Amino acid sequence: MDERHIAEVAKALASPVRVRILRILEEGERCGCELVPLLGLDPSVVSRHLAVLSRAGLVESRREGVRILWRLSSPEIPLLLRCLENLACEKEAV
Amino acid sequence: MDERHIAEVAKALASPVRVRILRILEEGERCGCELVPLLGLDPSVVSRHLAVLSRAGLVESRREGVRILWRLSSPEIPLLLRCLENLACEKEAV
DNA sequence: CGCTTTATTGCAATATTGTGCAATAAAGCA
DNA sequence: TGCTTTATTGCACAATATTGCAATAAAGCG
Repeated sequence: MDERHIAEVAKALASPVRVRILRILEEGERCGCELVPLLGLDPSVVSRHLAVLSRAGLVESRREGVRILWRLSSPEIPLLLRCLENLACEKEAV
Repeated sequence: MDERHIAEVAKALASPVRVRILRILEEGERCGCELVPLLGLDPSVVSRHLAVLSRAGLVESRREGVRILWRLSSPEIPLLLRCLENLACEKEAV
């Protein structure tokens, strides 16, 4: 498997904002307009972060009226987050 | 746990070169001068990538004479790589 | 010491990323 | 249709990352 594809996925996780988004979506579907106040960022910025996550295949969306609801695209994503958290923890411990 | 720390670790994985390095180190300890021809990059570049991985807590080193041997710093790292590979795969499949 | 090998750092050029404002689009409702 | 809400895109600016060359450092050997 190509390292570039793997790095693509990792790159999507390489931003505190996007990690935060994934963690919020672990709790369930959210629309962009709910994320905006939680993240304290301009709607355009949130939209772009979601686009990055979507291009990496980590989130999916569906429209509901004027809103677009976002969700994790795979049950493996929480696993990946736990993995990263563990390693970040080990590092902290040092 | 702070999203910044998690993103730090992910950022270290967000480069094809560094993913490649981790995969090579999965097979066992290697010194920088072994990695250079495998990666086809300038020694200075390899050194900097190793420094990034080290700062993220993903690799550790020990000196042996004039060489510095690098190894994965945790058995969880292969797990993390498999996780990322799976997600990269799922995305490819789409 | 001088020489070789390996690794790191200073520097500059280039590329990529993150951000916010403004403009635009897409859906629903009166 | 016009208005509101939500989302996206164009643009510019600032910050970061990646790379390679050159210089320097660190270790061992004759």
